[in-house]
Amino acid sequence: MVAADSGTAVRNTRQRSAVSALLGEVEGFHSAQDLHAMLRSRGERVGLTTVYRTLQGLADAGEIDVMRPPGGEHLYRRCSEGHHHHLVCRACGRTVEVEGPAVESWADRVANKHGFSDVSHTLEIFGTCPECARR
Amino acid sequence: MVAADSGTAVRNTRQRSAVSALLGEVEGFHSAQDLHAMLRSRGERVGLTTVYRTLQGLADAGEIDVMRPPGGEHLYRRCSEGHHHHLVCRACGRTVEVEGPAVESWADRVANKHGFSDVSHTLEIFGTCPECARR
DNA sequence: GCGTTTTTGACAATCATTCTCATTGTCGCG
DNA sequence: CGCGACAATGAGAATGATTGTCAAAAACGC
Repeated sequence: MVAADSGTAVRNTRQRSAVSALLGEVEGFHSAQDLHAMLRSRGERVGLTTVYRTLQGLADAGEIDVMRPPGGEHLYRRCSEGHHHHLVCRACGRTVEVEGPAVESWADRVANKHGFSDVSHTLEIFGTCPECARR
Repeated sequence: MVAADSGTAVRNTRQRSAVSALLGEVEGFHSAQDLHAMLRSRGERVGLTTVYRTLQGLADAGEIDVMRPPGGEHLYRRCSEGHHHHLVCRACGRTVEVEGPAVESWADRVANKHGFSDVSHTLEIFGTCPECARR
């Protein structure tokens, strides 16, 4: 687990490229099954298992973001350069991206104060959007 | 959903009391199955289904916190008066509770700016604790 | 007490994710 | 250029937490 990946050669395969490319084209978050369906509908022949594995690998490598909404499915998205969070409507699912530089540094500061290294964090804000609140 | 619960009488049962009492005694987060096992080992006769239902009800009522770690199991804890977040070690799972008043107000402010109401949020910080980093 | 209504709980069902393992595709090296 | 080692693939089974089902039991109002 902590082993420095000396010989861990990551091979370049058609499937891996397909997943990676797809993530580069789509907007927002999508579930693994979602992405798998998209690949199939565009003619790519990729197994669901492989999609899961590839996404896991990309997530471990820090190349994509993972969000775990209460709904149950994990959602993946290409990691944008700017780290930001989400404001999600509880009723309609509408998502607004928000940034909080202060939060970033606060999280790092707190983690370091406790001696933690290699820090990351997840932050989701839930609420009812204006449209849904009106009803 | 908005219906005034005119006749919705919540009944007081042995099982509900048991779960509630247990949550009042234990420290930290525990999974539903965990809590169920504790109840059984102390002689309480409660079904797993009922534990799940009760926890859901308590969570809906805002009386307990729910955390969804990457591991998969939902963890429940009696809601403390002060809202705070968690710093979790990726390797050993050690958890440190942290507070961030600034984050709370920032989240509310951002949500309100977008017209969202009834706001809540979740924030988890992940990292490697000093012990695990040493190895 | 009595009837009504909620609650319970054993078990089946669901469903995303992970595991298994034989097969296939890559890539380094001679 | 061809070989061999070994990672990667993928179909299906397995896992495992959570939710649904529904008949029987328990609570509560009167």
